Amino acid sequence: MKPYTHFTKTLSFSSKFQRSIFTKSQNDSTLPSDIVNVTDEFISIFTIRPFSPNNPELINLAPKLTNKVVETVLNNFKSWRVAHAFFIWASNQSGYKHNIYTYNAMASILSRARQNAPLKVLAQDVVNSRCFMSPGALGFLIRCLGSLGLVEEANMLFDQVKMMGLCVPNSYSYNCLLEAISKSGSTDLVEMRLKEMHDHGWGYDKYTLTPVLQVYCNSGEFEKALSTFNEIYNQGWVDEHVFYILVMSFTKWGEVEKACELIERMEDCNVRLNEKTFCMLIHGFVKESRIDKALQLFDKMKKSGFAPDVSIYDVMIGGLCKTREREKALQLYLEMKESGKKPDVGVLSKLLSSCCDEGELTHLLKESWDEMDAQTVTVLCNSVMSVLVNNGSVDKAYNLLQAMIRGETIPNVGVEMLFNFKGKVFPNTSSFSIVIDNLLQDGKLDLALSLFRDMIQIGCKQNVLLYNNLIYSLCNSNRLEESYELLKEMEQSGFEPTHFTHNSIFGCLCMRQDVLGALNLVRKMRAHGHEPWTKHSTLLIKSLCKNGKVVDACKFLSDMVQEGFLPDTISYSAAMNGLLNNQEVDLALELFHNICASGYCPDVVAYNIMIKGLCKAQRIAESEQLLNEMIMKGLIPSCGRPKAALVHFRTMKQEGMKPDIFVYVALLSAFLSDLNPLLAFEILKEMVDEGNFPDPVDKNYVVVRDVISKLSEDTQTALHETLSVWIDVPGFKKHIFSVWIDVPGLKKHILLVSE
DNA sequence: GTAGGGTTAG
Repeated sequence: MKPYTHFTKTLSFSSKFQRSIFTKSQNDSTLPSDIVNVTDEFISIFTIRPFSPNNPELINLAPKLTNKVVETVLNNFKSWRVAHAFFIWASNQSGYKHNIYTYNAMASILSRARQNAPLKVLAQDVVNSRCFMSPGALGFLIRCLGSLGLVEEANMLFDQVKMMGLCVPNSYSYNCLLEAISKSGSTDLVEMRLKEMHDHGWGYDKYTLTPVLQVYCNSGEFEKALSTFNEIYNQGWVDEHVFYILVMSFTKWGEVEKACELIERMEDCNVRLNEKTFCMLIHGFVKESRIDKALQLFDKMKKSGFAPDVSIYDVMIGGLCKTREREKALQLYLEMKESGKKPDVGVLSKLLSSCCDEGELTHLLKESWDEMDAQTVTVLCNSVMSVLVNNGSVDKAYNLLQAMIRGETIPNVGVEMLFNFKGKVFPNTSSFSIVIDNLLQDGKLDLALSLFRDMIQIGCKQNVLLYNNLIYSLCNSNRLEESYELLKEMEQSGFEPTHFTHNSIFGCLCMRQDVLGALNLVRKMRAHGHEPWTKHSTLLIKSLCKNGKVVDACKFLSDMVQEGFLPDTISYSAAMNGLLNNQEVDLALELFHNICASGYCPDVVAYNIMIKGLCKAQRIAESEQLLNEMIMKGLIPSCGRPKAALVHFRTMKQEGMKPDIFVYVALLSAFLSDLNPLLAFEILKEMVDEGNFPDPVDKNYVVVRDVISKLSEDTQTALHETLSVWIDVPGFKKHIFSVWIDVPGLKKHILLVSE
């Protein structure tokens, strides 16, 4: 293949695309010897520095410039800068004019070097110099532009050369253009060019429809993507790349089932999955917690002759550790080692973090002890501390950290071998975070604070999260002054407080009913663009009202409006309720009407509050009027219809949404008070199965705990044990609850165990 | 890596 003709050859697209435009020309052994001499001289002059246009040798050589010489010389430079300098120099020589092959040679070099600016200029030069080109050469240049994302330039070039009669684009040129546009995600433009192509009488082929599929996938136009795929499929044009595009999109959209169906279809038409597709799918499935599917694919991948690399092992092992399938994770770990792949620190720390006991920890550490550097040991120490902390041994983790700080050995942790490592193991920020965060959760605030001070001592970098967590805990302990000090220190150290930092303090001020302090902070928050959380404002209003300070509560609400933070219906409801409880019925009504006039739509709860208050004040007529108003507005008296809620809940899950703990707890309590323990149990089981369980500090924890004990006492859910399912709920440390349930056809026994 | 707030019995 001659270097100056290879552009006209039809290039194959898709996976071969990168290779084909970036492949360097063949060597010049096929060129006549005089040309070889000239090119060699140019190359040596331009690579010898400093380059000077006045170089007499160069001036002598200039008349020998031809397009063939320039193209060959360009493809022999190692640096795009030198190539560009030569290209520009050549452009300025009298008697010489670039042709499309020299332009394209330069374009290819610039595109490979990702040099957008000079490539843009080059594309414009091609047009300005009225350079003729074949449809293939146009396609080549378009693809260079497309690979740098210069879609607008590609479109402009295409139209200009067509209009000026420099080229009559054919279907290949159109395919190149479609490929370039598809990267931008502009479906409109793709559809427009497709129509244009059709109007010119050009037919479609695989390389036309592949970018069309790509653009629909990129822009999430599911239906259109599918119909394009079907067209490709029906024409028998499906290849690995087409499947790759669609499978990747399904995976990205979380449609793992559809991706699986597609794989089966793919196998039916004898198209193999390529390595890239395998890797991507495995990542996608693990991300969606579909370890079963990921494992299947992993096996298939190996059977297809692809050797998984460390990153695939890493993601598989990580996924298995997450779903607590330690046996399988360890199996893969061994397989990995046997196949000669060295488990890296990522794999090791995932395995370590999922260890259940310290014996296992030590075993794993011993196995992988050789050739570890200091940083690796620190990361592993951190994993060990995570295990200790998750097992409830914060004290041991604390001791380990202290030993790291002092460079000592501590025999009682069971991981003393860590300290037989070549000397000191330095703790990093994450070492401190693991221990400090857990001390805070355990209420050991002062110990956490002293560790935080140690961090400064040994010069370990602090971070926003640590500051936030400490400030949050101080605020929760009503240690407001210290939290202000920490905030000051945080700002002085160059850390920008987040809305969480400010809201922690705002919460504390609200808890203290410090209205002035709260308003002052709100002003500061406004300057930072931080929104105060309504739960705090509402709490303040409630407590003020409870103490008879209804006027202050209303003043606070209007001050918040002044500061630009409009309270929501919930805060207003709290205030109305407070006014009513303090016999300020008229003020409550006034507030109610005011907020309606300001465009708020009071909800059922707000109406309930007012209706109840008016009834209590013997103002029955007004109360009935409000009730009618409420029904007129279509508001149904309250959300005791858990079965209707369950329908929404099911839809929600089908749509792929993950209900959070509040939704579960709402359903649980509703079914229980609706005397439907069977459904309550079903929801409980689902909740636990999905790893959703409230933290002991969460107020939902108490609700769930009560639900469980009620279920265990209920006669409908009495003991009929045929099948035992053990669910170990993390955080369920101090209580033992047993639940037995007899669901027709599904007999289960759940035992929530303590540690 | 931070929403979860307001009513309702006795």
